[in-house]
Amino acid sequence: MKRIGVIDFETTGLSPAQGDRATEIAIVVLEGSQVVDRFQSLMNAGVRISPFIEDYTGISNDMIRCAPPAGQVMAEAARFVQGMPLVAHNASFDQRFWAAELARLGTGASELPPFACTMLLSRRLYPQAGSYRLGSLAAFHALPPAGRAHRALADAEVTAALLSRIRSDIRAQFDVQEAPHDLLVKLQRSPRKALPKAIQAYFDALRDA
DNA sequence: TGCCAGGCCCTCTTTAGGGCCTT
Repeated sequence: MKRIGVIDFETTGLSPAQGDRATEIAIVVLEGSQVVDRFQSLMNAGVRISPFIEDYTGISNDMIRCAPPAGQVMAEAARFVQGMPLVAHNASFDQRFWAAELARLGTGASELPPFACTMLLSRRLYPQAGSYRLGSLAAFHALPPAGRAHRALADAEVTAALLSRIRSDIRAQFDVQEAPHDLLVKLQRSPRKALPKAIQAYFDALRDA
């Protein structure tokens, strides 16, 4: 069964283009709906964490001082997910930091795998949810707690549980056998009303291939 | 709890603006 990597970054801020850096990464590997592997590490990028972010994430400057260099951690993370499609909540954020941190290693953005996004998918599948924050969606679906919110592994675990729920609901709601990663990437760009047609087109193309 | 950005999405829109989501 195809493995999917669910990724979450903690960072010093919102924008790598403005100099923000990753402070922690976690990757939870799903095989079907089962978690089969995990990767987690703090990383030291040599930048100072603001008091607001220390409070928000619980990751302090003292913790980062003892952490391995960011380049070393990112190289290990890249090896860990090699060939796996990736998923994140509000994936455009994690995708930017993934690309920016790997670019510092000399790894080209052309190697960037397509990310599926549990926030975009949730907006389409759960119009009644109200809020699409990770914590709100976890409460909406009564997902099991995974530890302190805004730490990378806890958030990656919750995102993985949300992803499993999304794939299960797609299978049930649209009466299909599977909801593979490339279907998710297509659906997250489809208008909500066009989901049935997009799913039909996806499986028609698979059958005709 | 805020600011910084970027992308999505809705509407009192489309020659635009503002809220949401990520840290």
